[in-house]
Amino acid sequence: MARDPREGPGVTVGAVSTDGAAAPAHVSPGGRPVTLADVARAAGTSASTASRALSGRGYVSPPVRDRLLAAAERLGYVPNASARTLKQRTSRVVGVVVSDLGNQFYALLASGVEQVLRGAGYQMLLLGDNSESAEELAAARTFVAMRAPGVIMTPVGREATALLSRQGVAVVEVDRRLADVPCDAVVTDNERGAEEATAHLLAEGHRRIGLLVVDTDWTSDLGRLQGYRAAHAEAGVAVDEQLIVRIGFHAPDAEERIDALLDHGAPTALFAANNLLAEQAWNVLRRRGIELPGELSLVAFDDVPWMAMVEPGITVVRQPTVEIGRRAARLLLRRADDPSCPTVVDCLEPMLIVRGSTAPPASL
Amino acid sequence: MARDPREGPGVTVGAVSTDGAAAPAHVSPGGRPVTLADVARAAGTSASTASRALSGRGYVSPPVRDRLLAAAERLGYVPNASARTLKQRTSRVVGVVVSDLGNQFYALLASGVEQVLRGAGYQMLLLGDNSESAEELAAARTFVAMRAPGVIMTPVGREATALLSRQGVAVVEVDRRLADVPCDAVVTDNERGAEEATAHLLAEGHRRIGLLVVDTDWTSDLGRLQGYRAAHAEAGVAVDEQLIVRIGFHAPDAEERIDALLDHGAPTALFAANNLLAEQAWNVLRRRGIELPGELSLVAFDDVPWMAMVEPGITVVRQPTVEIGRRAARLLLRRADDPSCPTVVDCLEPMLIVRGSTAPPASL
DNA sequence: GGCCGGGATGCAATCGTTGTCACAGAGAGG
DNA sequence: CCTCTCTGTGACAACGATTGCATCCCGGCC
Repeated sequence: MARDPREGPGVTVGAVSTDGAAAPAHVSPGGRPVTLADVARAAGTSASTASRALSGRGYVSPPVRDRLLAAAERLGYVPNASARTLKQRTSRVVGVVVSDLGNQFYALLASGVEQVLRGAGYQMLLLGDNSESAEELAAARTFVAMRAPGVIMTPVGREATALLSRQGVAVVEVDRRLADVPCDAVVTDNERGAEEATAHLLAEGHRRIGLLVVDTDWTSDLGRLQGYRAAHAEAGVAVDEQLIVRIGFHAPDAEERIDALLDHGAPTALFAANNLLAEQAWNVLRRRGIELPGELSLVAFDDVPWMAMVEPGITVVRQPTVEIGRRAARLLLRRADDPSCPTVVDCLEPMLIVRGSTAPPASL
Repeated sequence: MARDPREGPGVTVGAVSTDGAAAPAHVSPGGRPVTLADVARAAGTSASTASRALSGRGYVSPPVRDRLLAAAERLGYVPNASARTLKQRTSRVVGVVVSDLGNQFYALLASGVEQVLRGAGYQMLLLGDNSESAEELAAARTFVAMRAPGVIMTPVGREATALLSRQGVAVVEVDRRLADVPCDAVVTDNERGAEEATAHLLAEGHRRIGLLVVDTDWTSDLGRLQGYRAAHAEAGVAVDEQLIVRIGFHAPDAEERIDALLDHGAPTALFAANNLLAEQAWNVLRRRGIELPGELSLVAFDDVPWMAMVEPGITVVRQPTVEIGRRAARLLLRRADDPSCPTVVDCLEPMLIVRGSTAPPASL
């Protein structure tokens, strides 16, 4: 019934590609791409005039301009971006670095960025580091090499931002802040979101709330941890440090750690500080046959579609993910326009969405 | 309890960015980025020699090379990609165009592509069209402008591929084939996958299977439709054309159409031809309180995480999504290496994964 | 009629890197 | 001792678009 797709080499249909005899107009006779000079020649002008006509700056008389536009169209002229970037010393390609393309949070972030950039006539060059600062640094180097006007990133290490700033590339950090140098940022009010989520559980009567959080020095997770503590303090409940589980990125033992928490921590609720940890926690709970919310409550940070689809739905702190991306792009454009404008940290408010995964603890 | 994140303008923390007094070594005195000439000067050689030393081709004596490498390192030299691309007439940036970044299928595809490209020293420039051929065409133009060695795309229209081929940019189509011109492609065996899924339902005893499919001329959906028909033919079951629902991309009435099918088509099972349609179908079923698989069976094409998480899990035809991306990248690299190599269409086998959403029809 | 002003265009330099070519020196062989 | 190689290096010309500056032409005005 099921075949493993990795085994077969795939059916391969070979067919020799043939070069059509009819030479397309879009490549000059020699097979060389059409250049501005070709267009100028076709219209009987100089390259300078052609440049002015096509870029729209400087004087060109209407008849000549029309001739040039027509020629460009007819020849299928596409300006060489490298030549332009080289001359102008800056490109229209903004870099974006995210931790993991497969994670919907980052994908949505990127799509928000792209929306705004596209509208402003910029392109987005998207690179993924795997939460590895070496790869992040490589990405940064690429952007410097391309003379990107700016880079938007979910920072992993401090070096990349430092490198970019040194080279005069504007940086906007999103989701978390890490840079030593002053730089624009767009983040969620993590502390407040986590505080609300935790307060919600406390209000339900939970006193032993397990916290699953990423083991980093990122402001995102630190903020969520702080919110967790703040809510406890507010409610006058002491935090049992044993309930706080720090889990590395690609930690292969993530589920074991969660198991251990359930075995030895006696939590009546779990707060997963991001969508990945929530997924892992959810899997563990299902595997163990633990019923939500009867036996245990679960709250997550960062809403993704499956949380509303499973039964019961997962109570979650939603971030305005796409909007974060949009704002980051706007901030970047602003700085590209005026490099000396004041640094801005834009902090968006999250929203607690109560679904069915939370209820008073079973013991009550 | 819940605040709308769209309302608040966000907390804004202003701080004037200051230029540090200590000039970093990575920018030459004038604030200009470090060029090859700067490195050469620092090492007391000519630019040509510096180029040879850093790029590794051509004669350079070991001592001189070491001096140059050290100087480059010390100055924080980053080669100007535009200048290099201009001179070499080709870049190391491969274009990728997908329909929708927010759809995990495309995100995974992209991550597969990136894996391979990164390994080969290429970058990926990811652009999204919104299944709009105008945006796709704009993306293609961008890639031509950047002198990309190739482009990998999930095609929407025929013009983009045509433009790229004319301009001598290699194209690999993924997920579906559309081009008039010969071009490499990596696709799933849609017909076989759909046939298996449909056969599974028929074997369970279903005779009225609703098909939800995208309303396009894409080979992906046409293949799935064909597989659906083939399975029926094989089983000697006539297809009621009323059971086939063609739904446009961003069709706002998708759920209504599904409702209509349920109201008037009397299906005992549903086959959703992609993950998005599956999600919509699933939502409709939940809204109507229809129990899976008791009252109705559901099969999907293209496995995504939520399908394994909901209860019951969704029976699905899984595509090797990441592998499709990887192969597409390899095909592209192969062609970049040898533009005249034979055109290849790589067809990967999908895999039917039976979960709990399928059972014999209630009437049996 | 000569001069002036400004509209419209072309010339040439430039961006930073690569690669071709010529050339300088050193060692070897006649 | 003088060529003849061969190694290693530098000068220079591209790549294609942009842009400051010079130029040219025309009408109008004194």
